[in-house]
Amino acid sequence: MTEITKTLEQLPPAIQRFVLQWGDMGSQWGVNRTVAQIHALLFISERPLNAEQIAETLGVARSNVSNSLKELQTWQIIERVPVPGDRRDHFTAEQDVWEIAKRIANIRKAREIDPALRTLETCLAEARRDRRVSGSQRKRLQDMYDLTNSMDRWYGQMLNVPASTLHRMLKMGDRIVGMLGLGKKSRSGAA
Amino acid sequence: MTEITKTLEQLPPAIQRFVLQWGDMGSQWGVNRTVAQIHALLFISERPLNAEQIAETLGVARSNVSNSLKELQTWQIIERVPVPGDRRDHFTAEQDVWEIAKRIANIRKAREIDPALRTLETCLAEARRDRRVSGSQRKRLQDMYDLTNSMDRWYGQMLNVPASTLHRMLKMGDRIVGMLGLGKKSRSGAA
DNA sequence: AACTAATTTCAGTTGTTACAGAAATAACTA
DNA sequence: TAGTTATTTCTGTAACAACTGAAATTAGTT
Repeated sequence: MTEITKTLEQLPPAIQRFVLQWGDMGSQWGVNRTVAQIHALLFISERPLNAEQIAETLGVARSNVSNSLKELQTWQIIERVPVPGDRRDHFTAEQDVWEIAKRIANIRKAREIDPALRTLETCLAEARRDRRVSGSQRKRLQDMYDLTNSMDRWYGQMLNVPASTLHRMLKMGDRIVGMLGLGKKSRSGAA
Repeated sequence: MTEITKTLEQLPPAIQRFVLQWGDMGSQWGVNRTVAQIHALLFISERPLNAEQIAETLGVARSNVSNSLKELQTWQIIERVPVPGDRRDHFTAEQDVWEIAKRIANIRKAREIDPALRTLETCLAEARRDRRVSGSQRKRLQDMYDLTNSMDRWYGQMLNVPASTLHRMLKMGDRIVGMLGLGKKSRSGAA
């Protein structure tokens, strides 16, 4: 079996740039750079890749790839696929970008928003029992809770919508805010 | 002048918890913990605080507070306010949570989404000129670009809507997706 | 069962970011 | 102006996360 393992520099510049920049993007977003790069590589790759190919292409340690793949699998945006006549695990990335976005958003909701909500609920409950907390402070806690709650529900809605609907919604883009804004007051340029 | 500087433990538990957890939240979100804590403290505080009060309350170094305040100011979610008869700088946080969310979202858009868009544009342009990039790869790059672009525009819309409208939109919460989903196909439980 | 290939776990290293404390600067007062 | 207080900048340290290479484990083959 002839291993045609490419190093990153041998790939077309467009692909190279995509992989590298995606990694950078990720790290700005709080996602580990290697993890993001591997995801980009699998996303753009024509065929499933095995761990060693990934390691060589990106120039990182095998073990690093192993851990990163595990993380990507928990996010459910990559998948193990069997390649006939090859014992090694091969991986592909989800190809539907709307699905990818949903899955990532799902995780962020669970990890960031939901716990914040629980905490704010606790704060509010404590605040109600505590005379030292002023009315205006309670109001501010409540406001913060309401905002977080709205976002949480909104997120949740998005995530359980089928990809086709989400797709359509995003395509509407600009018009969405207009549609919603017109209802009551505010003549502020929602034309 | 009697400095009534409280340490964090002396504050009501609800406030304590809020400040601490907000810091934690922030750090999960990619925001420096101290920065987030200071913001929470100023947000919930009844009156403007000066740097030293903040440092003592949170138990961090004066210099750390100085830098964090500077960062919060660039985000435009805190403000210097003069306190009559006191030379020291005092600070207050924006009280409108919708404003806070908008400003933060604005920054994230500028820092994370916009550059990604530029990069994807470059990738696409390069890909078109390069025969080694297959049709399906071009499509995937295009899909990713479209998604990012939609999000960018959507974000942009939100950010330039007045707080009152945003408030109303968020309050609609659940119904939003329903409104938009009904249009064409998909009978999937959008009841 | 013994051997080989693939993958995962682990321990130590490197690099990065947050931070404290000191030194420097700026703003005010007498 | 000198003296005082507030603030910022700078430098070294500590904490943390990412990463590598080696060792251990698991799966597959003969």
